[in-house]
Amino acid sequence: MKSVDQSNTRQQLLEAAAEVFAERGFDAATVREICDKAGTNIASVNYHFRDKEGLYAEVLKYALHRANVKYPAALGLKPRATVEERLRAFIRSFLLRIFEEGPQAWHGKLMLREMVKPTAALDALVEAEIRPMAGQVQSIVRELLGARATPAQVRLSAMSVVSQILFYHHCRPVITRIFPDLKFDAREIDRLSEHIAEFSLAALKPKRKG
Amino acid sequence: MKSVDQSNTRQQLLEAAAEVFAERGFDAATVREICDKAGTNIASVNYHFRDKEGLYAEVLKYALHRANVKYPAALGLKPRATVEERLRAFIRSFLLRIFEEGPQAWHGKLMLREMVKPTAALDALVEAEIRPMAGQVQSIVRELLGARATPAQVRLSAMSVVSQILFYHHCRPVITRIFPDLKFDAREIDRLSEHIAEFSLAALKPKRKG
Amino acid sequence: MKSVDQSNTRQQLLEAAAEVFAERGFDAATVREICDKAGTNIASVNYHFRDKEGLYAEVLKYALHRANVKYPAALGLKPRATVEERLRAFIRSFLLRIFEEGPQAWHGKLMLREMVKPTAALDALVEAEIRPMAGQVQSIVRELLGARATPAQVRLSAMSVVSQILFYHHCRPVITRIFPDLKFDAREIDRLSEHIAEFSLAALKPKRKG
Amino acid sequence: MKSVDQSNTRQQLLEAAAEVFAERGFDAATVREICDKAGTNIASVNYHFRDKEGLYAEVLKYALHRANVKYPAALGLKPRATVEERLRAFIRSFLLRIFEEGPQAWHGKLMLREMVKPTAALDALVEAEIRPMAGQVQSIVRELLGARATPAQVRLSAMSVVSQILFYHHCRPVITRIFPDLKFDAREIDRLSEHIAEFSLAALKPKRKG
DNA sequence: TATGAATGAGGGTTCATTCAT
DNA sequence: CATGAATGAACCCTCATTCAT
Repeated sequence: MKSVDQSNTRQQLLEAAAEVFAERGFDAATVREICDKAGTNIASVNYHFRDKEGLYAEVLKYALHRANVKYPAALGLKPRATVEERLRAFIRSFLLRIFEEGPQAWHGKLMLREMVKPTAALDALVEAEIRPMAGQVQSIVRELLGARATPAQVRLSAMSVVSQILFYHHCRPVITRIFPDLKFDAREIDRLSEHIAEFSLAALKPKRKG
Repeated sequence: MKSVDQSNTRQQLLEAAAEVFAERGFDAATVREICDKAGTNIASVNYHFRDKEGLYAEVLKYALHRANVKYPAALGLKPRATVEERLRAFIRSFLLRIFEEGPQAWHGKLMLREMVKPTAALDALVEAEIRPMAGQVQSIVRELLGARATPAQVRLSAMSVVSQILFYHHCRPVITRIFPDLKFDAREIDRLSEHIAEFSLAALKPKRKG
Repeated sequence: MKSVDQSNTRQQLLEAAAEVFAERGFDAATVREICDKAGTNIASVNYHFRDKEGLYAEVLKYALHRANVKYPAALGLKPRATVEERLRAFIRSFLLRIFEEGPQAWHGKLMLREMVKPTAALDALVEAEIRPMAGQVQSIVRELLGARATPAQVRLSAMSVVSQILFYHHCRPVITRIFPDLKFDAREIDRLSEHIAEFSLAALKPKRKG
Repeated sequence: MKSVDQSNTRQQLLEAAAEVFAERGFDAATVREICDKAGTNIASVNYHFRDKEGLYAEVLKYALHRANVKYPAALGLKPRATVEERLRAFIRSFLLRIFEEGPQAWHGKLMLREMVKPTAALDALVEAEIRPMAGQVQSIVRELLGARATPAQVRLSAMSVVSQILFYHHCRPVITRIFPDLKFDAREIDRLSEHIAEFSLAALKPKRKG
């Protein structure tokens, strides 16, 4: 009985901590709130994760795991998709991920906080998650730019594409203040996705010689 | 003597607080550290700014003021600059602002923290700083897109431009991990500026009819 | 000009302090609130009265002075009043004093606080105000009890009379909770006065010999 | 060991707090002094009683409990006691309670402070303690006054009785100053009790018709 | 294994008072 | 004479962590 509860305790702490850390950040989050939400003892964090920091590190891994389960490398594309289709799919998928709410949004919020104050856990996250994604975008961009594009051009252009997506994640508080009427519902996300794709495709069109 | 110290106390508190808030964020920053750094009494914050929050609000205004003094509305452009020149100047100026270090960087760091956890002070900042800047970019973009562009197109495209700049601010920790060799010196910033301008100009080229 | 303001400053501090001390008590009262209410500088208390305690002592004297001006020794009785009339007048006058509101009530509230935590100022107050009043009541009671009453009987009976009046001052919070409908308006005070007089007169009736 | 200390900590806090609150009042009392006196950590108050106010509320209940244990409803009267005996017993018992010293006196001091500055805790105390006692006195008085007494007469007369007792509690600082020779030892309390009973019985004697 | 009472450092804030002006 | 900025002690409270059970 106890041994079952035990793994449950750990799991519930992770779930609760992910939510609280995402909502409040590392410093503002309190062990008490996490334990209350998890239904565990106030000392359980120290018992299972050594200390608050140890819990946070595990939460980041856990959130990444969840996100990867939901968004596997394959984006649901046909095997023979054109490069333009792949770009559109990437943009749309990434946008959907960004505008998700509930437990799925924890990962994004935690990542955002890592941008402000990186912790030791960021390195692992970059290798496991972001570098693969970067490679993916660069390969798409390289194909679009054509053979004459230099690696630096590819890199810069890939960031130009990604930046347009992440912008809505990083600047949400400002965007909602500048355009109070904007609601990011499914239709709006479609429009957004369409715009970013068009904007990027136009920019990435290989330049004519001469 | 006192009258000099008097205004100095307030000023030193602002300087010290800007640095500490930028470095640690509002919650993690302690009044004690700020006062130590400012060389003032522990109660001086409450005397001059009512409470920690009042100090923070003033710091935001103060950091904005400093940034605006250094980067005035006029970007050093010729009066008769073309729209393309204006776009390039905007991008370059904004990038320089973002990559600055030392006291000038406080404002950026504070803004970034506001993105993660907006405070009551953000609303005022948006009105005073960001909305005007948004108007500026939109007017440039509108001119580039041509008369047939809809307001929505203008808005989305303006965000596409700005996002490419801010990306280097919001994602710096990730970028430096993915591309460890990248140093954002003056030359690199020039290259970046050039890329964003080219990418955007290509994307903003008015579509031919038909 | 200044010299006029000066005496005004002192006076206004006294007025303001009397109100604040009466309302909040010595500890809870803040020099800042007193000075704000008086329209004076925050340092004026220390300047005019040495410190908060010095101000408090002066306030007690001042409140006593005000009360004595309003309630002189003579209670507005005819010179040839009977002892019973004098008792009724005393009771009624004391009750009115107790149920007064506004500035006139400060003195009573301050006295009540002195009962809980006597200060050095109480001794003077007792001599100046309470002992004379005690003598007055005892002389009435002695006359009512008759020649055969011992000094101890007189003293005890005088206290029995006074206690019935003060009760409504000392126990007001409880009385209003036990009898929420009771409003101490003029009519009720009359009734109260009548009762205490009747109760006391009946008790003070000299016992028949044998 | 711990389990003993555990319940001891709470209990010691209550004891210490009762003494300190009685001596200094709620505001002037400091959590530090209470914890020092209780031999506990400075944070124990917050752990066991949420905050200083929570501790105060518990202290009031605790002091009431102590007082009620020592002075149960039955005052040591014979079952068939006459109404006059019951009045004498009530007066004597109440007086003893008032003149007690040491831990037993805390309750009285706390109640006195509640008269000066009622807190939220007073309402509960009135219902639990004072209203029953008021009913007790009124029933005695009603019996003494006879069937023709109106409820208002009963109420007023009951207060006249109680007031004579409480007077020695509320006005002690003044009494000791006016009559410095008066020592409230057992004999004096007997004399006092005798006087109040006689005074009240004489006043409460039902009036002859006509 | 898991608990929860207890800890002590440190948080922001309020206060009466002082002192150079 | 009067000011008000500056002081530092003391306030209550919250926190992550520990340890005996």
